[in-house]
Amino acid sequence: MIGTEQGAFRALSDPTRRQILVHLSHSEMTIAEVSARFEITRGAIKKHLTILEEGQLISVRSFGRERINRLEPLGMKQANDWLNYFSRFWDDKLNNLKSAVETHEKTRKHKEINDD
Amino acid sequence: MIGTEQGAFRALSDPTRRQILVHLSHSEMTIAEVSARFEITRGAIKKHLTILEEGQLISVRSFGRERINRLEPLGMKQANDWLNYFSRFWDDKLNNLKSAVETHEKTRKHKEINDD
DNA sequence: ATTAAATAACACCATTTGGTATCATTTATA
DNA sequence: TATAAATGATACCAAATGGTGTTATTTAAT
Repeated sequence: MIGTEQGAFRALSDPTRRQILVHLSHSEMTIAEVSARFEITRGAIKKHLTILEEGQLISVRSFGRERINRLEPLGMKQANDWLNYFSRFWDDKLNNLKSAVETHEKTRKHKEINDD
Repeated sequence: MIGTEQGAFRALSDPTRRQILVHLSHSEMTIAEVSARFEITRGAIKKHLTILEEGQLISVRSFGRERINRLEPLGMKQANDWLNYFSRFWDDKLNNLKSAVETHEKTRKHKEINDD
């Protein structure tokens, strides 16, 4: 579980940034086009886009004086892969989770907790 | 895309909290057991556990003077579901993403960008 | 009944975060 | 060329964050 997902999770933690990603899932946009969709200043949007780029959730390319922001799969995938490690906890909940609980009960009763 | 995932993503943004989740995926633990696995103080761990609980990534139950922390599927699933909306951007990358880019190129050329 | 263990609840601190406003730079366009 | 547009960069601010240390409370054990 040594991961490179920190940048992605950090970027995903802000609701404005997640909204930006949804907008960019419809079409790539310049900074001005993104900030037209929000009430906050362009400066704030630019900071959000920088953080999204650092998390490799978007990529940016220059086109004249414009910077075109586009969804980048890598960061998305890193975050998704990390979460998928836990998928057994919500898939087949009644089966896997229940048996896990029973195992823990027994473990606790016998005071043999030792995993890291 | 109106979501309740904010608490989960907020909780997931800190690497210590993500590590705690990995530990809890092996076995449920008391606060003392969790903090034994980290260098920081128990007080700091308690704060992290509170944030994880708020994000519904763990649940806490009392057992005598102990508080037993257990992985909670709901928050996990909320974050996963949100990310899955974007899965087409990393699944079949060469096909879907490429055609999306081409669509956007045309849109840009014609200056008809209008989605929100 | 005392004492120790597990946790809760604070107050406090330094740093980060999300935002603003302002000014500079680069690139199109009249 | 002069001007407008798009962005970059910086300084600044209030609030949130991640951490500490200390004290109080509840529960278990001698």
